[in-house]
Amino acid sequence: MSERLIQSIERAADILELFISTSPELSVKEISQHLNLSKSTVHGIIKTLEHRGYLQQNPDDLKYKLGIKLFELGNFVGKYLDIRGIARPIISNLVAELNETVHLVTLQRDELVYVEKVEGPSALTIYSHIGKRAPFHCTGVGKSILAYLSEKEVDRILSTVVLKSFTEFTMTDIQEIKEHLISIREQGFATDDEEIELGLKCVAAPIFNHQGNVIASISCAAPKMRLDEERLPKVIEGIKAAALEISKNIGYKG
Amino acid sequence: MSERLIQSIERAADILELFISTSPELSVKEISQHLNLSKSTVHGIIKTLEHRGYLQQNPDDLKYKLGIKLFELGNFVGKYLDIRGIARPIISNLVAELNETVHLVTLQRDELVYVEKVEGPSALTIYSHIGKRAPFHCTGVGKSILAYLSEKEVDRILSTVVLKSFTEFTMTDIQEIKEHLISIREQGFATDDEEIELGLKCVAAPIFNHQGNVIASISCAAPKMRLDEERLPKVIEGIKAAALEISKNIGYKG
DNA sequence: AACGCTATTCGATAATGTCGAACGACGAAA
DNA sequence: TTTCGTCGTTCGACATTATCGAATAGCGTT
Repeated sequence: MSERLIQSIERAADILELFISTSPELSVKEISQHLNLSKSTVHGIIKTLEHRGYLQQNPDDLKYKLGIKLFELGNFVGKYLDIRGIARPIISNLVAELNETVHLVTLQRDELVYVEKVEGPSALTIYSHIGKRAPFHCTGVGKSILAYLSEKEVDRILSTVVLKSFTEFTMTDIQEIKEHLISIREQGFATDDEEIELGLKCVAAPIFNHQGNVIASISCAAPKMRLDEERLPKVIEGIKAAALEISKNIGYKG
Repeated sequence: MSERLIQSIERAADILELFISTSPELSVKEISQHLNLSKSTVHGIIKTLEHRGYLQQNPDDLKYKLGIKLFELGNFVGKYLDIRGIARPIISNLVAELNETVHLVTLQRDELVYVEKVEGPSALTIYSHIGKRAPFHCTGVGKSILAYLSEKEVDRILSTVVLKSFTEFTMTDIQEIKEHLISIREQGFATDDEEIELGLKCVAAPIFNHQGNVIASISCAAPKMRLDEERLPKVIEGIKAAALEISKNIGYKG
């Protein structure tokens, strides 16, 4: 891999992403401290980004925040995330049928990205938002995708992330997770039973492209008590059927 | 105004924005031709952007497209567009009441940006999408905002844009537009009567912030025939009431 | 009025981005 | 198979230019 990367662009990217990882509003000083750059360097980069609409300055406290140009670019990307347009109506139908929130997550550059979320009528709000990354080891979507990757890919992904423990049910042992993936593959779906948040249960199924590779996953998330013996089979069937339908619409010959 | 802008960042921005203005997929050669830069220069910038997830390369034809990182940043910006969260439920109610599509547009750096769109049940799809820019002179949202800006600001904005003529009803004379703004201010709402597209009619009303400055506008868009003498007053009242409610929720003391 | 804080400007210097040319990979045409 | 042409990528030399530290300006508080 060549390494002829342009510093100032990387620094600009560092600054933009700093707003996501720290705070939506930052001062020049805060940025320069976080990135170990001089204030004047940061100032130059910031003014360039502001000039282009990637940042904007609050006239009151002189702090900066991400600009409207990023909103425009981001929505343009969302428009051309083809799987999204295909999946949306199918997901909407599923939400109407199950009365629970459904998420669509795609695998992009070894990361899981939420790209669609249709909320059910219940007031339960899950910690998720479009554009955010999801962990692999403690979500239904993550595990359902891992289950259909090659062992090499699973090893690569799991070795680069920290297997953070969210609840007492979170699996943090790579070997344990890998064994778990076998049963997921046999079932054709994955569950998350309070592994990322107490009281939250998810059912997820993988989505495949025309080459048969897993590229995404949808999941139904609900309070554990609502996914009981009676409703669970119905939810599993619904999620599996919807995932298959999306896969087929993308070109999967299953 | 200082002019100490960083070239490579501006070039990176040029490249990103080129995807919006030309095509969602571009090759190195196409980019270098559009921007009058050498292939190697473009290549260096592109590889840096790709490394950070702002671009991604299609392995088949080696062309590049905008990357998922922009999707993430854009959605983060959308989350903190506070007016959006406040307006959304009010707009949804209005759509349910009017059965027509409603747009929310904000004024950002002298540009009109669509930030929310709730479609009515009718199949009519209007040429608009979130993140896109709207013209000032031939839309209800544009004119309703201009009507509440100072004459200085109106002059500045109208002098920097081209008053493109979309239909035979488009106003392209600055003086005519400025006189028209007076009556809009008297009425408290603006209409667009086939000024941007034949058969399309809009009713729009301005939204004010806590300082009483106009910052946004909502509009109801429908086929002209559906906004007849009978329904028009109802739509006008609905739009005006919703705009006022949003303004008050933002902090406007009207 | 003086202080502390931060954003902003400025000038010198060294770092680094840019260009043209060459290479390599691929597909089409002969 | 060979040849040609195209395009993405790499490389080295040079001059542009981004960077830093110091100085300035602007603001609010003591």
